[in-house]
Amino acid sequence: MYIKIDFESEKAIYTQLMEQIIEGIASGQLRDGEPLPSVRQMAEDIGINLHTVNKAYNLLKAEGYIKLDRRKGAVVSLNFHNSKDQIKEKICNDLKPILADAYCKKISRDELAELVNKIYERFDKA
Amino acid sequence: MYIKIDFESEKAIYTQLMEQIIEGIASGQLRDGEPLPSVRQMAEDIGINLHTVNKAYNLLKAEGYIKLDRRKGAVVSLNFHNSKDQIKEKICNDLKPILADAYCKKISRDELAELVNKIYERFDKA
Amino acid sequence: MYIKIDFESEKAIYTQLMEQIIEGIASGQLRDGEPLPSVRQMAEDIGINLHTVNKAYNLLKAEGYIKLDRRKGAVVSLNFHNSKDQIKEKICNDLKPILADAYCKKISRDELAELVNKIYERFDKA
Amino acid sequence: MYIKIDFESEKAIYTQLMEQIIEGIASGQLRDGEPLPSVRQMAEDIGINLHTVNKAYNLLKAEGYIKLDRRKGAVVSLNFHNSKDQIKEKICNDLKPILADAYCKKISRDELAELVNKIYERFDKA
DNA sequence: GTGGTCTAGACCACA
DNA sequence: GTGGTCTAGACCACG
Repeated sequence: MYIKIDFESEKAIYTQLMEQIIEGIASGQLRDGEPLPSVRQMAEDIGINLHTVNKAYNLLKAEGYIKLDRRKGAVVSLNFHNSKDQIKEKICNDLKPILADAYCKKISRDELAELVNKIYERFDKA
Repeated sequence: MYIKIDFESEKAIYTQLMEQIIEGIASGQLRDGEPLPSVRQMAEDIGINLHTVNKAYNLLKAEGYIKLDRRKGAVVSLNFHNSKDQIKEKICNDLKPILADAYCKKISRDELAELVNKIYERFDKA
Repeated sequence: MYIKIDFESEKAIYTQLMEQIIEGIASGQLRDGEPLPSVRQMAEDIGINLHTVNKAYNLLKAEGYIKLDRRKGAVVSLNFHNSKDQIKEKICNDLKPILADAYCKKISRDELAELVNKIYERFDKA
Repeated sequence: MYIKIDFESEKAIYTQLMEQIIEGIASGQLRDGEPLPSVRQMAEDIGINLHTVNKAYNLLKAEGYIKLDRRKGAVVSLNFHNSKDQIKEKICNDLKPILADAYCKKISRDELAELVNKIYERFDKA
């Protein structure tokens, strides 16, 4: 899968990397059990520092997205620790500021639902 | 309106402040034309430095949420600069990583819609 | 002549007032020898503080635009102190940052000349 | 490129810094893609506080003159957000008070055009 | 009183 | 090393 880092973004590179891997999983480009490039390989591919890739991988592991194996490297392995309610609460908190912004800018509930659906569809198709 | 800063949060204080003011506007607690506390007052109220409040206010101004009147200090004043399409695109980008995360964690489209609606309802009520 | 203050402007109110009076003179709405409203009257008319009008009038006097007379109040009275070269140098310095900005933003020399002429025409007509 | 701050000037230091960087770009001393000194370096070079440099850099970024690359620091990168008409309108507004002043001081249209051309020529040569 | 500017020094996240 | 954040305290311009 292609990773594309925006070096001018406000977002930290390791965050961008994490998000793109998660999106890769959501969209079916990366499947459970599938190996990720080694830290070294990934760093070289996208032209960033080893440490940065390492940090992203470790955080993904902590969140339950991947396993890190000394021999096999990083492997997608979905294994989340939290209850559905905890997950929902986190999502709610993440969503709130974005929706407040959208609401102030007169994005209607329907327009928003459309945006959400558009994104979700891309994931579902896979 | 009450502002509550979480000093343990990852989020920068000025970001939390901005988000809460935006949520205050969305939820109708702050109305267009209503004055905000002065930077000094707000800083004292929530126990942070006035420069931090200043940064939040200036960013809110740049985004079109408030204006800084020479005589009256900060006043809520909604005046956004971007087209609806630009706004939607930004929201989409903000939403994507959160939805990807939700999708991986098996939050169904309906569950998500419910969360979104719950948040929007709180705004609409006001 | 009408004075219109923008209270949200970056520019200080007294500066706006000065500039509009100067523009009024340039455009012929205010002629040499013509009286200006009293400090009190002007302040009331445009809804600002006495001190602010006072500051503008005093600066206009210092620059040679008006005379202040205890009995007759403020009167337009053009009487500049500097040599043409000094004046030109000042204009040059004021112009430089604006033109640098324009140049970077790909405003051609012709486009710029057009803007300058458009402004000057309004003055000349009077 | 050399930066020269006038500590006696009315103009804020960060404004002077911004203007000189913009003039540097206009005059070809700074080219698109070229790196700027780090905030600390620049601050040290010109003997001011790094926060002041920071403010200038952030404003330049907001105006589309530079970008702040996570890896390389500040880099000249011209990318303006406004339409040509918006740009022209802003220039017009900036120009108006200066031209009014010039007109009152009997600077003819030709003399003014000469001044403008002199400045523009310096940019064009580069 | 207000916000704006500048300085100083500290700590952190990132790469 | 970089920029980002936060705090602190000072002074100024404005109204």
